[in-house]
Amino acid sequence: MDDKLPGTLPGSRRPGRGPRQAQEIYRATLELLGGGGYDALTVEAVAARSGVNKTTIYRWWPDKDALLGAAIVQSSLLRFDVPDTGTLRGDLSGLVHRLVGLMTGEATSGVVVAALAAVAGRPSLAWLAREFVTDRLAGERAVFDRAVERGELSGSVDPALVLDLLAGAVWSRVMLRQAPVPDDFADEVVKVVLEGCAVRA
Amino acid sequence: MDDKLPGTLPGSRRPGRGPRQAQEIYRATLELLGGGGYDALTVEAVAARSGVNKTTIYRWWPDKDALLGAAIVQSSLLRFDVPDTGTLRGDLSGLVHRLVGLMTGEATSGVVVAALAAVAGRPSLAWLAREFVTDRLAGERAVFDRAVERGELSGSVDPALVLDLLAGAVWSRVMLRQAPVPDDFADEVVKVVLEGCAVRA
Amino acid sequence: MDDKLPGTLPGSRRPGRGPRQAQEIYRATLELLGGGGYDALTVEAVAARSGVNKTTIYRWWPDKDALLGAAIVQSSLLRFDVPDTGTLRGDLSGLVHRLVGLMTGEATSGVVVAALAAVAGRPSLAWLAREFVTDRLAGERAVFDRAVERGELSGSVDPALVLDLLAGAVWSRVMLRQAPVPDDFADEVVKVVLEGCAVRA
Amino acid sequence: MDDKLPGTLPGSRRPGRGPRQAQEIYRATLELLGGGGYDALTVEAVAARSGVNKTTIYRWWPDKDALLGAAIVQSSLLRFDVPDTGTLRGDLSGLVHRLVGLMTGEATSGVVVAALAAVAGRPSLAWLAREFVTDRLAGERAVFDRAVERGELSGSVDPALVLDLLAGAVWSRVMLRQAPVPDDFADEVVKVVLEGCAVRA
DNA sequence: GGCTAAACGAGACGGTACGTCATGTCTTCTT
DNA sequence: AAGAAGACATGACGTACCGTCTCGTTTAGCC
Repeated sequence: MDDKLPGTLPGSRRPGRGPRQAQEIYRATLELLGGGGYDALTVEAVAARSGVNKTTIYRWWPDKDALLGAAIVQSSLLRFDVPDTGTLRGDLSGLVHRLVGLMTGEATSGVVVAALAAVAGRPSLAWLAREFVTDRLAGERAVFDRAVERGELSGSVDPALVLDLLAGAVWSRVMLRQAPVPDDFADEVVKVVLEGCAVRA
Repeated sequence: MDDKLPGTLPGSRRPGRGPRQAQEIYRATLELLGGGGYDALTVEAVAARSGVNKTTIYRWWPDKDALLGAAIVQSSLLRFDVPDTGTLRGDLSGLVHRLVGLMTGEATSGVVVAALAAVAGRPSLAWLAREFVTDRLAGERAVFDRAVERGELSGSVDPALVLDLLAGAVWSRVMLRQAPVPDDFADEVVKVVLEGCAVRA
Repeated sequence: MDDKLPGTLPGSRRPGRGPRQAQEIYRATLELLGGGGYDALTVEAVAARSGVNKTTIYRWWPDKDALLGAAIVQSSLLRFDVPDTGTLRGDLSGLVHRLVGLMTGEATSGVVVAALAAVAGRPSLAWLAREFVTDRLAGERAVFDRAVERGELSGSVDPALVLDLLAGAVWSRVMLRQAPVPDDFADEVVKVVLEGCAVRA
Repeated sequence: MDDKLPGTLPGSRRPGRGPRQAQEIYRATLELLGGGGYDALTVEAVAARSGVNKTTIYRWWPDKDALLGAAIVQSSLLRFDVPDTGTLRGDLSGLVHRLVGLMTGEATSGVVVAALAAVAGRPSLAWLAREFVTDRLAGERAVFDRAVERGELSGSVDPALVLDLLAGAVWSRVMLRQAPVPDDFADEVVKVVLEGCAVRA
């Protein structure tokens, strides 16, 4: 997915927007975000760590939030495939598992948690949240369509509601309550939601 | 609940900790937080707006986050009664309604959303989230106990899981996706979760 | 005097040194200098105003001062003919008049004052001052020679001293003290100096 | 003359305006100005050299020129006594000598020349030039009054004109032409000007 | 009613980061 | 191959807050 980013292609030259060292800058940005949260993410530190001058960063992104947004979008951290396990329960369980993994995994939790927090509180980053979740929703819709075809689910169930419940539960547990997440958390959550939906049908 | 706070009691004098103008400071803190988010919350602005010297603030709270934490704790914004409608569904629906109201109401959304975002991303405020939700959980436990007594719910259901699902769904809808919240959102969400739980019983 | 400058000759191509748009660049340089003093004279503004790329400027002049020096040298602003009125007093009075005119005239004062100030303080432009005044001195020497021939002046008088007195008086009045220059200033100054010299003879 | 400056009085506390380390700051300012001219005078360098934080400087002076102005005013460099030798010629000769000394002396020329150049070109410092010369003029007026009393000078001679001639000649020689100043320069200049004035009487 | 100690106002200070601007160099891309 | 375009490192600008510190000055509670 990074194929078109500046500085990555040996043959082509700067096909997109961004400084030559864009990759270094993104990396530094996410490292700092992960390391100390939004407050530790300073443009000067990004510049120092990425070996680029501060003005170069300001040349390409109007402010810190724009840089953060670009770094998150470009990163593959917040993107993941839609699973297709053959059952809705399996698909959703996989989704929840991945969410939990992102938010608690050693390598990812720093960035992901900080990014979510930053995005939630900052109007200038709100588009990011919307975009990411809209993406997710679109991708996940296929899962629900398949489930309806299979007869696992009534067509009247709103996929958005289901995803709000599942993703929100992970957020509440991990970020809000900072409680441990048991191994069967994903299965439990999915079971409750799906059976709640099924009964309605 | 404010009975012990400085400056509020007519008869007694400063029985607790805090500056004389604590109320003014808290008010200013939350106004600024609500007005422009965490970034607009500066100690200097709090001092100016509350008519207190900056030094006084630092005398009582070690840093900005401590002040914010105290302001949130002291405020009644994030506290609400546990409803007792006679049915679990009614109780939980009321809870979700209040959450939605807090996060979308004109007077409260600014502060509440900003506070949640700030708390989520800042380790120095993490205790706040834990404490508040723990409080909630404790209060809400009575609701679940009554429901089990009434036979509405199996005793094996984990109240924390239910609350994660409900609160998380509101958060996802309002803060993450920033999508509109339909009038029947609370009922829908509670229905799915409760029926999902009931089936298990 | 501009005949040999690049970009001015229709037939020939770049007969001298300098970019094709040299005239535009010089014009922009002096406009900016006159408009806002040395501080407002930036290479970027010159480039923008003259429609040339910054790089082009740096290709031809090593730095800002070199550009300024070239612009001043090329300009006819600081060059003026040696008057020949038939009397030394008339010649010198004409000279002082012109100096005053340059330093106070609406069209010229901006550039001239800024140029003099810049030159005075900057070693990299010192050659300019020396050159211009040396030029003047050489040109003016004829005036003094004629005066000696006419018996108006003792041969022992140092023309340089006379010019220091006259030019310096204008500078002190206009640039240093920023005092108004009365109409008879030139005559007064010349009278004092010449009579002071005559007495010595 | 520094008695009232901040940080200098042992007993009293901050009687005037200015930071505690004002003296250090002024010193650093003039050192930098003398060392590398106006361009080398940066607020950051002043801060570093004076051991003060940059913000402290900006707290007290709105910009670089204000600092420079204050440093020059405070310094005793540009102040000197009015001589009283008993004769006008002696007094003026002493004045010219001191001017030459200031502009060429090893310890002072850097600062004085740079200050004069900076002042001449910068409207924001123009008041300085006016003030200093006005001061001088006022002080020197006594010299002229005495000379008129002694019958050395006609009362109709304008002291300002005389000082313009004398000071201007020094400036022209030293700063503009950067020519060597012979030992008898002061005497020569004064002789010409005074005899030129005397003749008129 | 005066004394003492806590609390406060006032504000200078060192420090970090902000976002901007200009310098002069260097690397591309174009022609 | 030359020259225009413009990205770049560098460094200073002037601003905003941070959190610390030192002083005097209230203010309250107790003799």
